[in-house]
Amino acid sequence: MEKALKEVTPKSEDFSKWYTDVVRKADLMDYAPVKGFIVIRPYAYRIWEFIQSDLDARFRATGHQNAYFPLLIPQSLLTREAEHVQGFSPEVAWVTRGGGEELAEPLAVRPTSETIVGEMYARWIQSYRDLPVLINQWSNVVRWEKATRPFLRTTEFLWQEGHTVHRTEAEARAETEQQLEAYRGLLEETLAIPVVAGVKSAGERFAGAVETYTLEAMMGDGRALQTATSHFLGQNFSRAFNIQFLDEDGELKYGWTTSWGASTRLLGGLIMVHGDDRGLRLPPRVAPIQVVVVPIAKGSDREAVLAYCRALQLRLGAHVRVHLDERDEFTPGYKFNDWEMRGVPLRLEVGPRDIARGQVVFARRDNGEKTPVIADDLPEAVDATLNEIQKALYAQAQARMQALSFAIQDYHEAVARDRRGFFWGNWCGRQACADRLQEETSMTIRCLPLLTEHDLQPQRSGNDCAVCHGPAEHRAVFARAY
RNA sequence: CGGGGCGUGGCGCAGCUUGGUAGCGCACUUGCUUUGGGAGCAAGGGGUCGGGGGUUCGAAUCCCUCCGCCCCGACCA
Repeated sequence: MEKALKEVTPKSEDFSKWYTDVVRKADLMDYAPVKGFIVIRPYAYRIWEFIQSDLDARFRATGHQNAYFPLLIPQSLLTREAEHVQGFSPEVAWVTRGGGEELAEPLAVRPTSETIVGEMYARWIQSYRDLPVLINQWSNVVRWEKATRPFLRTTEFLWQEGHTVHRTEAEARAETEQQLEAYRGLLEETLAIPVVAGVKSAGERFAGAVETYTLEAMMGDGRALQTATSHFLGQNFSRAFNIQFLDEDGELKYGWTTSWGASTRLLGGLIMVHGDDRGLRLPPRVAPIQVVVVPIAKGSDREAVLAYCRALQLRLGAHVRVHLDERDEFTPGYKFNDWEMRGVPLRLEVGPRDIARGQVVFARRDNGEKTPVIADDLPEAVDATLNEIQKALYAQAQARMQALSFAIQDYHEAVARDRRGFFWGNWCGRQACADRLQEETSMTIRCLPLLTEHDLQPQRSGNDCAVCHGPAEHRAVFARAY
């Protein structure tokens, strides 16, 4: 552990510094020449690919298809939905020159694609028989942010954005909720990140949406991260873009639309939820390398140990993503630290003593435990251990969220706890109270939680607003957010 | 965009107060010896001192200006 301190600022000392140390030391990203932009390096991009394939499978299972819409959006299109423009205009990047000439109409680099998608959907939809339209796209978007942080908020980021049109309000609302559950599946099952699902308050809602659903996750320092959102757009966009269809009853009607997205911000969340002072800790399901084999091969034993390890690699390769570290220029100790920094869930140590005893040593990244395992039991033992690690990481994250979730009567109780955590309180529903909370504490209303039986439900008594103590309409989660 | 901090080989830093042409650790290259928690010895390579301008015989060092990164706030996935 002392050695790890050389490389990475301890989480407890300075969480932000720890985060930037880890993303750099684990070769996840590098800063690009233009402010606010980063390069996503291969190791991090691989994790993103696992997230993509997980979501893609979930989307396909519910009838969605992928497509691709253009990067540039004419100004006239972007400005068609009033609330939407207002919300996004401060952060839109514009292209004003092309082919060496000033353009007749400025083109926006998409900050999101509702407008251009809406324009196209209006052309494609004539009849109720054309509905629903269930399309997703994987793309990059640009939002000119004032303060950026690697993965969490960059000027350009990668994401998926789903855009659907439905015949009825009920169907569109169901779609919105269904997609939120798809994200919950990704977060909890695959990324091992527990979340609080909820509805955004009016002030935090997506520009142009009727209702925004969100999944809020708790980071290692108790702050919240919005990991995915799903929007019920009502008929706001269909009216603005004239998405109409002739219904069975012969009447021309506006469609009901939704949109939903998750971005490379998830990589930041993954790091901040699971990482520790030794570096990254990756859940096996998204680990580019699930098992690393480190040979301990000295002198005359070298070739024999390496041959044994290569056979081991072949044997395990059919089950898991395994890497054999054959580098001769580093000692085993160096390799241990190196792979721990990169978050590889399980390390197998193999030396002459192990071979003689017919065993290999398992070293788990989640808890640091080392255990000898009989070589004959290997593929099964590896599978079982990876499953345990996946569960253990979730359990640890959930335990922290539980430990840092508090029921409060008054928002000063959150201040007394240094605003660290999720504070469950009542809210009168007035924006004035949300504003006052933010001004005084920099906490925001993360969501109005939707509770299911397996969610956290900190108990509280009374039913007055935690800010003004007037009659409360909602239960809300207050927290500082990234 | 406001407040604060920092920019010196790839990384982390010293040198700046009191100007004299750049140094340390790690990393890198080569060789030999090594290898169960960041190996040792030896010989090497690598720097427009963030950019521009100014003061000066002379600037990493003093002055002006711009840029970038980090932190804390305001705005957002």
